[in-house]
Amino acid sequence: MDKVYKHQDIEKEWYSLWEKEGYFTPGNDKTKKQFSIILPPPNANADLHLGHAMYVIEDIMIRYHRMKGDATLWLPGADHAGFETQFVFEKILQKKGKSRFDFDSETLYKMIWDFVQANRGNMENQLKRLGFSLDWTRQVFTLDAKIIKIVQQTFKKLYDDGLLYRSKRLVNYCTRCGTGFSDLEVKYVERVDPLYYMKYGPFTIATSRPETKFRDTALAVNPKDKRYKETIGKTYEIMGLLGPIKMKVIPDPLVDPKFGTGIMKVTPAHDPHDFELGQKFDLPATPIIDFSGKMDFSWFLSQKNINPKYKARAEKYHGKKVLAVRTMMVEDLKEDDLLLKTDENYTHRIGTCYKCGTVIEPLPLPQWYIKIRPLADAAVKAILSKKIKFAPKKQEKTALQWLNNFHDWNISRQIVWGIRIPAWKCLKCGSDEWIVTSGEKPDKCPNCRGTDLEQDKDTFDTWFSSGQWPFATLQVNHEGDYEYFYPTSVMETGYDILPWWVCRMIMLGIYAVGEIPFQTVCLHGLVRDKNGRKMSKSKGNVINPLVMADLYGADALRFALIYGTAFGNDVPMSEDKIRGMRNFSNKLWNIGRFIKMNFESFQNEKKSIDLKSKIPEKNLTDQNDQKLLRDLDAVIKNTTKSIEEYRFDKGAESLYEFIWHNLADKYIESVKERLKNYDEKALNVLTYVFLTSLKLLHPFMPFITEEINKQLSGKNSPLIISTWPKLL
RNA sequence: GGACCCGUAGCUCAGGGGUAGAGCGUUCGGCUUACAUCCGAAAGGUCAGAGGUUCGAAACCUCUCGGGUCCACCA
Repeated sequence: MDKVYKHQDIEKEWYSLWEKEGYFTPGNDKTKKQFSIILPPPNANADLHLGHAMYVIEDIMIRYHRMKGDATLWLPGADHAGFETQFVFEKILQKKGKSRFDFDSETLYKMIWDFVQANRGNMENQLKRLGFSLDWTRQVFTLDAKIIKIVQQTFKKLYDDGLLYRSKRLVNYCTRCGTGFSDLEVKYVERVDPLYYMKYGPFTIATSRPETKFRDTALAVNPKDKRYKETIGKTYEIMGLLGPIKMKVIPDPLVDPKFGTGIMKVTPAHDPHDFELGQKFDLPATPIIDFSGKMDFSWFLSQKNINPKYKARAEKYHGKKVLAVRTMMVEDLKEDDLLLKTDENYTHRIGTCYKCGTVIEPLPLPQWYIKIRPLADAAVKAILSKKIKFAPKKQEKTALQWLNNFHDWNISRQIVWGIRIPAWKCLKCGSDEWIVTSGEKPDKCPNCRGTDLEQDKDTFDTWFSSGQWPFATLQVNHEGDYEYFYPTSVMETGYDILPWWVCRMIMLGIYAVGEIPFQTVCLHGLVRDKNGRKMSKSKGNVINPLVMADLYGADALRFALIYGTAFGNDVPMSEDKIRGMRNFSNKLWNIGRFIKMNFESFQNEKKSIDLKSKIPEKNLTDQNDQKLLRDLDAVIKNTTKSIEEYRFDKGAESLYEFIWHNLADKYIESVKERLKNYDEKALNVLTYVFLTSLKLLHPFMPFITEEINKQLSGKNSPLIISTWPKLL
């Protein structure tokens, strides 16, 4: 054996061998117990980051079950990551001085497709570099034709079942990104903004958004508020910046009498709560802000005989951005003596685009919504009945909290990079009816038989398609995969995408195929820097997993991610820690060298010794031998239990402690004299215990364990297909 | 306004009713032919605070303080 373990070459060689021999592909023996995990698909076009390296948890489970003899499948995939990828691509366009508006949607789609294809393969090679034993013969892409078909079929099923509706409700709209979002994509941030107290006819109202007042349609008060009791139902004339308007006072129990003056202006087109009030009281929801975030006063300016003062104002405001108009308005309010006071320190939470930070404008736009309650309720039932379990247990509560609070899900996105929504409208008869199919273009309009049909321009929310990933990936794969491997055994991912992805998979899995997608949800913590801060380029604290794998070995990186943090908690990571685990690799290597050295010296003395993992005799007399074997049993038990109970950190610690401090520091030191005297029993025990430890360690550190095992036991078959150790 | 998590050695974290643990760091001593990517030894903690349950609490319960995360239609 070389004096130094050369991880770079050895790791690559072993991966090729495993893959070439087909060890990642489960056999056809349907009598075996199945164990399956669908890999959370990384972005097809992006490099892996340290968070992806947490897939090591899945690899541990997969390798363990494979060694236990189960039919084990770990299915890889790549995600087109709709909005994320389009966002990245737009930045590239921006650098070239272009924007998405310079291209029609088909051209843009094609350009992004080419961009993604050009970057395909990086992510796959990186997953291989880290040793993940994925079955590459089954790899799937979220934009594969067969996947698209399944996603569209689910859409049709929802439509046919009456669980889908198109509604011109207020959508969370980012005027910079040019698309609507679901509630989850809105990031609320705390901000200090001025709260303006305005004279409003006989009342005073408080608002942080004076610019929407031009589309106020009513005033609302709490019906229990004695101050305003008499006003309910009455109409008042209110002097505004563009002249007088008439407004009715309506009751609304949600108005907080303690906020501001206890009276609220109602703007259905720009506030979700006001929108609902508008529905209830039949108020018009006409926007004054357009989809580019600019103020639109054309409705006012198109009137005849406008007072010149108001006309000048409207012209000044028209076409300007919201914030600019707000500033102008404040001045004009002062001029008209309508601004009573301003609270400059008003703290509130405001919705922003999670991607670009632009303030989200609630705007009326027709979108497809899923009636979520029936789906969510079924998911809740599956969890409460323990058909789906959670590790760590505490995440179950979080999942239930989410599922119980989900509102209807907007799945329309105004972006091109995604699966087109299979819904058409007839241009001939102009019917409001949508023609929904499972993908194919309809021949003609069922009403007028017209053939001039136009497809909805929107695409699906990425999470709508990835929410169907577990059954979709199996249905489009090898014959019989779905029947055999669905429901999958475990879904393992970061807890941060529990609501976005895991909950959606549960809902859509149960809905679309009538069966839960996985039996256990296993959620790991987020990888952070050594001070517990999030890793980000701007903070300069990013650790690149591939660089670490090259420097210290993929095994060291893998072990560092598992060791020392209770599973499910955030994982603080530092190069020091990875280096420490590289030292453990080195320790393993040297134990191997020590055994091999002794083996050779035994041979030189013509002592017969079977180096292979011969089980030591039962009646050992040496106390050190006895103790070591007892300890080994405990480690077998601990490691097995830790994997079964999703406490991988405990298994890692118990192996580390045993191999380094019991086997190497104590046992080897104590046995050196005996080995010098060619004590075969001693070498036998040492070898047996070490080789067994390597098997236990193999799921955690697959490369080095394979290499040492090969060096010590000659032509023995690889550890990846060896049998998981049992108690003596 | 709710919900959850965390506060244990200088740092990062395990532990979890019965003489306080690991990794890294620090100090001292060792190149003992497997390993200096190492070995041996040591220093270092009234386990955030208060009260309660108990023969016994760092652990269980309650509250307080401090830190973090998530949810909610506060205009």
